[in-house]
Amino acid sequence: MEAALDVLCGRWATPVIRELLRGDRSFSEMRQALPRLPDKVLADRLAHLLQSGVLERRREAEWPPRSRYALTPHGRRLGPILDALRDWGEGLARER
Amino acid sequence: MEAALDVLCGRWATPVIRELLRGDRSFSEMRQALPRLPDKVLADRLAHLLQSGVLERRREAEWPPRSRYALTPHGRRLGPILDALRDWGEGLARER
DNA sequence: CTGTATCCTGAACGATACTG
DNA sequence: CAGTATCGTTCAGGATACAG
Repeated sequence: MEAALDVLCGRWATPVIRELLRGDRSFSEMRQALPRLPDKVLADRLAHLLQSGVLERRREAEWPPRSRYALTPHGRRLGPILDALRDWGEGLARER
Repeated sequence: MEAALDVLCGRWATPVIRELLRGDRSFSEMRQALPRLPDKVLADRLAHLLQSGVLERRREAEWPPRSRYALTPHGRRLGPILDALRDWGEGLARER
């Protein structure tokens, strides 16, 4: 439980994960998808999720350098859980 | 989604909710169940969950005064979601 | 018994500038 | 392109004491 909350509770964690659920992304593609998210915070969040085993990075040996971020199998299993949380939250908001 | 994370991401939110999933509790019963949780933080957390519509308080007109905390129907619907989060987190921990 | 009143601290968040 | 360096602010979490 701690581990799960540690992954999900960062300010930008779920937007980042939801974006990657749609497919692999490079750093700048993430930037474009989440324009309000500052570089440093994006880097922090990616590093944290990398270390948590939710996603992985592939550095490509080209110029200019590129990285690709992708969810691990475990990360992908968050999809249905995030959906359930979204639905639950909407129900909560509707009821009040 | 915001609403759901706002409920779950407080430091002691899930222990409190899990305890109430087992049944109604008074303030001091919560204290006994979660001895490491300081009074003020418990009060803060209960107030926050009350305001979020996850649980409700019934003050009883006796002496000494008693309060009973219980999950709302919506709060109870968190049960399966918390289970899913726990399972996911355990899978994550096991894999590393 | 059920909480409030104070006060403190660490860490997350974010803005800005800079580098390999 | 893909980040790091630095710095300032804010605020939840927590310790302690007290009150209705």
